[in-house]
Amino acid sequence: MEDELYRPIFSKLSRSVPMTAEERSALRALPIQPRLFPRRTEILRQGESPSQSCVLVRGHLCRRKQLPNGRRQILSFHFPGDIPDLQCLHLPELDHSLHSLEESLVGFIPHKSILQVMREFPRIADALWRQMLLDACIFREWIANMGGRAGYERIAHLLCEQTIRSQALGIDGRYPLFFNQQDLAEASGMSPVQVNRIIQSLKSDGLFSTEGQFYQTPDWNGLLRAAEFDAAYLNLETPRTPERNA
Amino acid sequence: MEDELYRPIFSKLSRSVPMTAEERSALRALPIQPRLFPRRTEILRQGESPSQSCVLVRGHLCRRKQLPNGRRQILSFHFPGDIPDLQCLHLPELDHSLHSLEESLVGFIPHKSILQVMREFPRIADALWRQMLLDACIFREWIANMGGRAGYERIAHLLCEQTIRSQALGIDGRYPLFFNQQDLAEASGMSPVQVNRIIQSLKSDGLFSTEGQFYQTPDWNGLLRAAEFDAAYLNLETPRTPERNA
DNA sequence: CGGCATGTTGAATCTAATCAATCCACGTGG
DNA sequence: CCACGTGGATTGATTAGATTCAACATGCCG
Repeated sequence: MEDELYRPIFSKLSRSVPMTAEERSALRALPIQPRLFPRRTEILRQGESPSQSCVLVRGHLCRRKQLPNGRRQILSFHFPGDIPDLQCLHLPELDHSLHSLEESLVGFIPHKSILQVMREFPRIADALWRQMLLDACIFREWIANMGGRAGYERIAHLLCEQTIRSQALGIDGRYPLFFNQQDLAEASGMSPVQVNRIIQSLKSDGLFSTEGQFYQTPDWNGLLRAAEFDAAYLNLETPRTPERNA
Repeated sequence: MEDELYRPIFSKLSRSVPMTAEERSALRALPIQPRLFPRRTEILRQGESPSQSCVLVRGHLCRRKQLPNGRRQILSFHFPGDIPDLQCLHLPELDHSLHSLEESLVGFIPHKSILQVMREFPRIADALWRQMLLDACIFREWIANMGGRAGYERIAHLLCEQTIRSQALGIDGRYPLFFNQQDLAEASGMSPVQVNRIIQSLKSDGLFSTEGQFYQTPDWNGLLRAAEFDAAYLNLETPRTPERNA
């Protein structure tokens, strides 16, 4: 129903700034045009100048950059409630593309409507600003991850991040395996072969396991330790209860 | 004199959004407290929660992250007019530190004043928002650079970026060598030894040369080619077009 | 059943990290 | 004026980690 369209963005925004009834209804008045994308589909193309922003309702997306040398780099993964292209609200053209990783439901909102709501409700503007900052925090952490950690730790770190972000959505124990090893390779800047070997080590070290379209973290604290993971950069004030565990 | 304090930020902001006289005087009314830092000094510490933002007036800065494994990662370089910690305006604590690379003059502005001006002058808010987005563009390009390019190209790319940003300030021909090889290593995620060898190759390939505290690019197009550099992500020349009225 | 996407493996190769010296330019103080 | 200290750049030798290529396995789905 229509509720499904607004719930993810509501809960994401109000996680950073509690909202009044008035603000909620202003958000709900935003015209959102839903569109369903099959898995592994291009949603926005590098170089485009969209006049709408989009919010992810269901599924998982990634942002990706195409390099002239033929390599592709994944810049971020996205979960329901994310607004991946707040990034281009004031920029002339998109410096990256947006793809679905699974079948995903995406809602489009005209820039004009967003700007209008921001003008009228400064707290909503603040909340959106804050979302952008959180995005940038993750970018910075990725830079540090790629520049400062060796393969094993780097992959572990990626897995920690995705796991925590799933947890923030209330998922626990079994997490959706929305990425494959090729994706991890493109996200970490390593070859698929190397990623495969690292994943195997992680599994045999008891830090990671898969089962169908889900993965688990049999030793969550061990994984955190291996990754040197400090969740502070995600700024999720919903601090996770550390051990759901088996 | 006071002019020096405001000129860099003026010219930076008005490069993205032309300003009315009223907006200019609103900016000039911002209380800026100047402070001079010697070279290689910590300006903001990772974990702090400053209540002021700062604008770089003269010199060069870098943002840096300290990893638990002891390595340090440089996240960005900064030029006069930059506002490095717009990033933390709405965030509880700083995820990185800020350092001077040379002797630098930095102006501090209370968050409160900035927020107030933004509320009162939406176009200034837009201009600041846009600065943040540009920052994020550079982060993304760095991720792609580190993940998708080998050493030689990666260093060439870093050099291209810094050169273009110097050019945007009107410098031409001889550029300030505000970074050393250790800095390039920390920025590129490589060892100082490797950076040294790459710099030597670049020099012997006629793409880069140094002379005292300056460097030159004897074959600028060659350097661009070696780096696969596409300046689009810096969004320098393109003024804004889109629909920002309502 | 066949086709396709994904994951797995081995071997050869190469890039970059590491360690440990050394060198050089420059500024300082005796 | 020279000795010295320092920060930065340079070098060679060795090793670890990652890439590449090519092949093969597996599971899913029409």
